[in-house]
Amino acid sequence: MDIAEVAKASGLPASTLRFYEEKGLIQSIGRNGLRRLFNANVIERLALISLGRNAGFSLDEIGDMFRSEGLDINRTLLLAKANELDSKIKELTAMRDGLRHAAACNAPNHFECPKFLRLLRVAGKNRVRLVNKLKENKVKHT
Amino acid sequence: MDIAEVAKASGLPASTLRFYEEKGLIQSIGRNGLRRLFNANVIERLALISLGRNAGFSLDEIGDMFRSEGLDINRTLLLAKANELDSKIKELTAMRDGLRHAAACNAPNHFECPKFLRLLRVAGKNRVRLVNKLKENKVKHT
DNA sequence: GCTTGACTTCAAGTTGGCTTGAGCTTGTAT
DNA sequence: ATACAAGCTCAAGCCAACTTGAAGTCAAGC
Repeated sequence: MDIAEVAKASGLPASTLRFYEEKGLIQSIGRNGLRRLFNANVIERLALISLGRNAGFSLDEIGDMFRSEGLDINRTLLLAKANELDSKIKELTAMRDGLRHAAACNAPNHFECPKFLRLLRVAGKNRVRLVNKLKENKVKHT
Repeated sequence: MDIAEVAKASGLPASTLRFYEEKGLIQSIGRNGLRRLFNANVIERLALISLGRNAGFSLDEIGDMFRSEGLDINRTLLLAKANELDSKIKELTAMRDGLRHAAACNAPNHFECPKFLRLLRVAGKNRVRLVNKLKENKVKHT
């Protein structure tokens, strides 16, 4: 496939595809003159990248996951990411409940509604744990 | 409180507090000479901002929520945000399950594991809906 | 065999959310 | 009265993830 076909099939602009290739997230299988040629399986990979981005992973993190496929480090990395997502899910759930309550509540302002504050405090607790984890990871990696 | 106290209590650097003030997310209650003075309730507000940021809201979105407090538009806005979070939660849950399965799975590569692909496809479907929503919102607002 | 339009590279620009630096002001302690 | 740590402003810088623009290349159709 040439870049235009991949762009159409994936919904991503050609510029993004070149950028991802440069970053090592996808590979072209060769060239026709100057023009890149891609294998059809790049579409699936791009879908995975979009999914990962949407779940809040950086391009570098996604690259790490791909690069360590099949390795043992991969399992560890994947589980760590899954746990991170668990914290995030709890936090978003508390936030969602907080917003729904705030919309329904008739306290004059949300800061004065104990239920709202309690819901958000739950989110806050998870947040702190998550932040600490991230910091630990940063320290480990540097 | 002066800015250093707020910084310490909130965990945010003074530069961020000035930046938030400039953006209208917080207000100082006056000055002592050049120095900003804050009301203690700014701490709660900053916690709310951090929470919102962590839940994926932009500073502008958070500002909108504050600015429309008590108004009817606020209820609508809050519920819309809560619904957005619902989509995001579903997506993250599918992603988490996908990652956990991938870590446990012994298919030679994840693209060949039907369970993994099915899990991610669920995430993908939610994503599409979310993206469309966001696009709609953008069109509406401009 | 020539045009043309889709591709190429490389550098620079964009956005959001801050941070940093230089140079100036001032409340507080000595 | 003076020193100075802590504030202040304003402009510029930084990072991620792209996008845009200019200028060049070339495969394919006529």
